[in-house]
Amino acid sequence: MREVISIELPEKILTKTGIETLWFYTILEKGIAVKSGFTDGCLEEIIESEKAIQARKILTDYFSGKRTSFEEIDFKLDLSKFTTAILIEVARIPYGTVATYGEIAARIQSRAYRAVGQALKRNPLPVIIPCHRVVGKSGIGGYSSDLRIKTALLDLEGVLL
DNA sequence: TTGAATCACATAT
DNA sequence: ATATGTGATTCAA
Repeated sequence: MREVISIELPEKILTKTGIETLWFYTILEKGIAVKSGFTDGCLEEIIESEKAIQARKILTDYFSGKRTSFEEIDFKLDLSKFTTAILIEVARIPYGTVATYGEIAARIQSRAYRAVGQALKRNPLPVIIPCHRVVGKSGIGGYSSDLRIKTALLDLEGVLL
């Protein structure tokens, strides 16, 4: 069963982004998150399982600053070994903290810091896998959705660069 | 600031 | 199958 969750971001975050309306969506298959992202319009929702209802609450709470972890949301990755390893590592970065591209590479015993950025670009689960917590050694780095969103998420988590 | 290093991937041949 | 180009980088002149 495929379910779709769609959440309109609260005013608080939108103000920081300067974007007028922004929705975050997540797609679950059998209660497991397989895809997420941002859109400028609401997606038609299909929510039936307990897991999806729970995920919806967790994400809504996160965006309003009431929740700091996504432990309960299971996810599945279907990517290369390297990319998967990087994303798993990124999923471990605690709320409100950041790591650099170089540090993430090192945690995988690799020096492919530039390839880390490539792996993050392929992240199918933004927010749930918090690639916004990976920044450059000097400077914020990039964000494939929209850099303003990365800034807003870090701001929400109270991170100062 | 510039240039070299570094490596997974996508794309082209 | 092999070659080339491209980064959401980093470090040292």
